Amino acid sequence: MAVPSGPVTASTDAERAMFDFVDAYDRAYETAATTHELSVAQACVLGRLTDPRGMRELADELGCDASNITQIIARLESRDLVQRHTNPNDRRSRQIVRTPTGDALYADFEASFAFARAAIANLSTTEQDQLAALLRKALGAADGWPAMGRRDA
Amino acid sequence: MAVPSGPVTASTDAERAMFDFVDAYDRAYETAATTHELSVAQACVLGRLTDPRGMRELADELGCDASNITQIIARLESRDLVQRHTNPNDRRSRQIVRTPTGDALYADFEASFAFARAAIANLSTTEQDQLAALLRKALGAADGWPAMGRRDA
DNA sequence: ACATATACTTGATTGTCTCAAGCATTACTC
DNA sequence: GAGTAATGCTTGAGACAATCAAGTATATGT
Repeated sequence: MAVPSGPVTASTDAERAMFDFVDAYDRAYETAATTHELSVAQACVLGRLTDPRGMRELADELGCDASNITQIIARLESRDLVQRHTNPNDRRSRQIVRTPTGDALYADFEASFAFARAAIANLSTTEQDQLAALLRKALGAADGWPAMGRRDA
Repeated sequence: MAVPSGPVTASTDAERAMFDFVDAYDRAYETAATTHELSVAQACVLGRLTDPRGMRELADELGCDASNITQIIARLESRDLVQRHTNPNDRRSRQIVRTPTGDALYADFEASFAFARAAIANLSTTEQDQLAALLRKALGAADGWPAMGRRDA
């Protein structure tokens, strides 16, 4: 299962299309991660480290407990994909930095995660704009529903 | 984290919109599940049991090992959301059936998973059709990429 | 009947995630 | 400035998800 799936009984065609799309996206993401011997969670964290970040920051962005991040970073660190430096400004906190190895692995990962690019490639530029606009409009409608807003914006 | 997130560095606006949408969808799904004291995996399985199904069938649809399903069904069964009957036609296999309790809980779950409905509600019917068409067109483009097709179609 | 395949279970192991407690450091307050 | 919070992170324990290897029971095929 690995990847969350939406309701099987979709009332409208648009709902069905949304579910299919999300499902395909999630599966593709997981496949790309697994291919690089990363779990989804690890790929997720690694992807956010384009610049150094604290543990707290990561936990907030991903909406999970800090101790969860501790574990994930520990595993990434043991593979030398990431390093933990004490923040000189606040010695309680660590700055997590992606190593060159980590940079390279993540670049590979992103390159292999062709889903979004492939999806876009089959749309004209006009259609791409339309899709983006429709998705945003649909999303905007949802504001106010529980856990709907991006916690990592 | 709980919910997979896409790449943070999206090259195009449309990619960004896709990611935001998928992310919001996944988070909403997880929230709805948690609200009903279901894990994402459990909600996922429960949702497929509109009619009886075998374990193997579920495992194939969800793309995971059969032993994984065994565990998940066991947990659902212990809460009386599901029952396992031996299939009279093939006594190796079990038919998993949702109990009335399971039906009720899943109905509640779906009602609380307002994301797709809310998203749609903010689009005109024309826009809904456009969105569905664009999503399908984008998806079609992706066929042939690894793990891109729905394994549970 | 015998061998093979299928459906599921069990046990072991890894990873995710949460909670409760704890340590170190920083910020607040008197 | 000393004492008390609050913050950032870690540790330990426990639940669940997921996979693999091995085992049992039933079906299928020769």
